[in-house]
Amino acid sequence: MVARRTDAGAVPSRGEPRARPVPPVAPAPPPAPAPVRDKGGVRDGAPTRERLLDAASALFAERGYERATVRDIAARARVNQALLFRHFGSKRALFGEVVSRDGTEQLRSTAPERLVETVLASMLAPPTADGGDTGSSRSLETLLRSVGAGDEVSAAVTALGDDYARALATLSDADDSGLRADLALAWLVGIGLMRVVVAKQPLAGADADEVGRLVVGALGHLLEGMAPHHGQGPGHG
Amino acid sequence: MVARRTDAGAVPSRGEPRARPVPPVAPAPPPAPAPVRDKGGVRDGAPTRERLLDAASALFAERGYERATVRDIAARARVNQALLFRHFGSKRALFGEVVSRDGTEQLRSTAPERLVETVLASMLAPPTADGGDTGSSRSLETLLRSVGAGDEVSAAVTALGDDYARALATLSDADDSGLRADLALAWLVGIGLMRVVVAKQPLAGADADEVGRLVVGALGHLLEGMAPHHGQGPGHG
DNA sequence: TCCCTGTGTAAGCAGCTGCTTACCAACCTA
DNA sequence: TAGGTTGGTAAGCAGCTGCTTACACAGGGA
Repeated sequence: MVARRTDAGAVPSRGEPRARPVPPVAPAPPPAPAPVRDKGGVRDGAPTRERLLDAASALFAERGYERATVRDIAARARVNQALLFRHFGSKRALFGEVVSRDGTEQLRSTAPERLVETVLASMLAPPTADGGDTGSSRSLETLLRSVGAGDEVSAAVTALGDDYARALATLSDADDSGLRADLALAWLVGIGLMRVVVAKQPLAGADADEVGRLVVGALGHLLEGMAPHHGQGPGHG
Repeated sequence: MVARRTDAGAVPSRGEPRARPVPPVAPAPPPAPAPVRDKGGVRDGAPTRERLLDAASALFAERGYERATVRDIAARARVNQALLFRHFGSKRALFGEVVSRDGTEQLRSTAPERLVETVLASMLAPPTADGGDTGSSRSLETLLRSVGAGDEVSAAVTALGDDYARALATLSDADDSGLRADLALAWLVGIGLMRVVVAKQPLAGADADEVGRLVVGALGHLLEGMAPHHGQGPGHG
């Protein structure tokens, strides 16, 4: 913990750039810190990088981009925060890697005609209370909590949204299938927002199956290629 | 070599303030403090309070709660920032007053059966490029950009959402009319988010009438009491 | 004249933010 | 043994944040 501005007696003036004291020599007492990493393991930074990605994924989903600080991410990963910048360069770059890693996972593993109910199910699922997380289901939550965080973040949101909308657009033969897909995606995003972020009742406490039935039913007229709702049971082969 | 951030770009900015804030007004008031209060009028702090509310309303809508700083709000109102705290106590209290002031205006002036298309129309309307704004459509934008800003802000979002959902719930006789209203509201919010905040294409550039037709058509199965879409023309009696 | 009250102002506090720097320790090769 | 590369660490820096404080000034009543 740093304790700067303790009581040095010299109060820096507000509008003037500080003269940058720059200590001539750094004593640097070697306290011999205990290396907490794997004993006997080979030298490898990959696990550290992986843990940073996992911690960032969880924290971005929980708090959004701005409220997830690099200090908290590093602490969650049990990694020195300077390593975060060595591995990823900046917080924004880390965010980009997280989004591109988790974001397309759900998309790649789900057929378009089941995308709506799959996304709904993962968003409506209980948040698993523990730190343990599925990872893929939280990509949308990450984006939800990060809206309005800045242009660069909005770009990542837009990119992922484009991927989802493209998949949904294949479900309609209409001339304006792109717009219809955007509207379907907007509904998913709105439901996630009201449920996860705002926790609006009765939506937040509603049964996931019932929500899925209502949404898929109403969307059936927008995206005629969508499969009917199947609840939690296995799909037909 | 790991990404060591050796790029000698012209961006020495530390921290991550904003994407180039660009002070909206004069960064340093000239030696002429210019007492802007009423010339010849009696001593009164009400106009100052009013200007603070207006500036806060505009900035909260443009940037959301967290990115709208008290310094920027005070500067926009051409008021010393200490007066902001004298009048409202805290930034959060100011946010609450702004939301309650122009939050329910649209709700009170619209019949429930036309609420969906009215909200859609105001959200899909061109943002008027200038600083000038209609006010009613701004409250939703404020809330959209402020999601994930904190529990206190979420409470304000929830309160306003409850009002809208209650109005929408009167449109259905179903047993789960509350849930159906929440889903309809979620769609409106999602569309606003994708259009105003994310600017997702083709939704952001779509014709308001076409969007209204698609949404009202699909929602007709959720809220059977909703009036059919009428475009920009006047409603039936 | 004096005090009291209320408006407006400049300066600053304490704490946070993303990011950098200087160093140490472990491994690999020569 | 010497040198280089790389993973890991502590201690900052500069700038921002919401908010506070001390003070100047203008009225109104006594």
